[in-house]
Amino acid sequence: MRKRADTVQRSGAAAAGGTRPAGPAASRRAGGARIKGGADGPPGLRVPLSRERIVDAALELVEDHGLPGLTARRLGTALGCEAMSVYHHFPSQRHLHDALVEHAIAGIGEPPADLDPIDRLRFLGGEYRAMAHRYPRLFPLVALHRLNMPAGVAFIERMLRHFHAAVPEDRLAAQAFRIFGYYVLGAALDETSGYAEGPSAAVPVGDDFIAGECPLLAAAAPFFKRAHFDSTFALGFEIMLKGIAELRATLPAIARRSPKPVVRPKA
Amino acid sequence: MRKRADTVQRSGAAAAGGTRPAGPAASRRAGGARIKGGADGPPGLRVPLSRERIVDAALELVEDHGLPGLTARRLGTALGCEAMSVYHHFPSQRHLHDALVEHAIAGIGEPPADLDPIDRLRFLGGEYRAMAHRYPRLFPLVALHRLNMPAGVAFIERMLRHFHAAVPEDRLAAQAFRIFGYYVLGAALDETSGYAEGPSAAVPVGDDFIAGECPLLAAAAPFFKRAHFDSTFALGFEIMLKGIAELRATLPAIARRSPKPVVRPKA
DNA sequence: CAATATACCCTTACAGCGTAAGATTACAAG
DNA sequence: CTTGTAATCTTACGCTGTAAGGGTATATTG
Repeated sequence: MRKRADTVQRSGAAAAGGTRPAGPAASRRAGGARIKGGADGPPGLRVPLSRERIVDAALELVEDHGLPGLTARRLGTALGCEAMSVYHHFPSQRHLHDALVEHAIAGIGEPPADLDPIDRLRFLGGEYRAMAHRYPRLFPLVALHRLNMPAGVAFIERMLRHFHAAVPEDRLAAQAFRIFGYYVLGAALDETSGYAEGPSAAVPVGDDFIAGECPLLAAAAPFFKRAHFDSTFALGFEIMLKGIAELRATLPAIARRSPKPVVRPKA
Repeated sequence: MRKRADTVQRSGAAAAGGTRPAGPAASRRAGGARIKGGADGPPGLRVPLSRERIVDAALELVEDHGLPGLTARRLGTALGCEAMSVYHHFPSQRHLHDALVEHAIAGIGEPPADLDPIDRLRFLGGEYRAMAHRYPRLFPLVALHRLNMPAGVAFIERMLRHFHAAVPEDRLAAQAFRIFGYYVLGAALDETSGYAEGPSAAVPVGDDFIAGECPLLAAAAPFFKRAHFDSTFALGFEIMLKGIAELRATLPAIARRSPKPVVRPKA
């Protein structure tokens, strides 16, 4: 929109040094239409870009090189195209990030309908945590992203349905959702980016120092490792679920059936 | 066009209406004689850099412009020095980040000694959460940072002492610490960077869409706002604390006194 | 006092980032 | 064929962190 201070067009080179009849571009393009029709590659090799292909490549990049490793130029290389070509499908990196978040939460399955409400929450917590472990490097982005794109609000709505089943009152259902989310989010983040995996300090202390100076930490450290992730998560998760189940008991009987005088479509 | 936007002058004074000495070229040459003895600023005005001064400025920058707003050049401007001067005190941005994390956790106070163990944990959770709200934009860095610098392991050791008091057995104490951390971390992150505050989608859905298509979310949304942060946090926090308190009961009586045959210094 | 040593600060330069602007190509339709 | 549109590529700008090296201020010497 705004013209940058009179951009130097190629006119600079064209007018002054006219020795660019076709320029390096053309010469390189003698490879012609590049990959596809040229002699330097089998015809038909060029697969057209698509949002799906870009998202797949981006996910792979993130898991291989971390979130900062997802750059436009690297993405282009991975896709066999130029960096800017991606921008035709995702107008900015943020749009791409949104798509990645969407892809991640799309993998969170629906619990079997015959489970009782608390068991459904247990299932969903497991699904969310599994998603975090499926995309460990991407997960911080998912976790800190506002879910206010269409797929995001749909996801929240879906979750709230299950929480309403467990705690049929607007306020408590909302709070139970939040509380549940706090725990699962914190656990998944810590497991993927926290004490065992996250970005390290510039000058970390040595294990010998810990062994010598931090007896409690030395004793606890084994239980912070991967092998104990499941049991630790479950221990706290059951505490959470039990607490949420007990919230229902605090409701007056009438609220346990119909949260409010207002009628709302069930789904 | 050789020199673009051009080096910031000694902006500390320049902001207040400096006697712009000359162009950058002159500044390199004659002005290079520079600040202190030069005619372009009152002598003795230059406050020497220090780690503390840099950390303070960095914290302010982060809270004002977010984590990505903490750049070497901006930091230099804020400090009235050149970007690279900071590198003499912090050899890389990561070292600076470590210092910021240290600063944040240093503000987490010790609970009164006369509280019983569970009350001490409640106090500490509140302290941690208060820290997150004191540095909301910095907090994601704190939360995802491995605490493996000296001050970090000291902090963990300190926490573990209190968890050992509440659940006197190595494994359960470690797990209680983890579980407690999951919840507090998730809550603090969500409150500072989550649904209400975090980075938004590129094309967020409108409130009208939510009102129309997501009845449960529309009903829950008010309870996701700031005004309910405290009560929601407390609701889940008490569930957590109660669960941790009950962990102690699962211990055999002997473990409740001495966790292991090994003797360990108490503090 | 002068000379040197050290700590501190500045300048320049570079590779890489997201992306704005425009040129170029591929392909479908008339 | 020409023409229009969608996709891709090229170039360039302003930003980033930081490596390398030059300059100055101050403390410590002789």
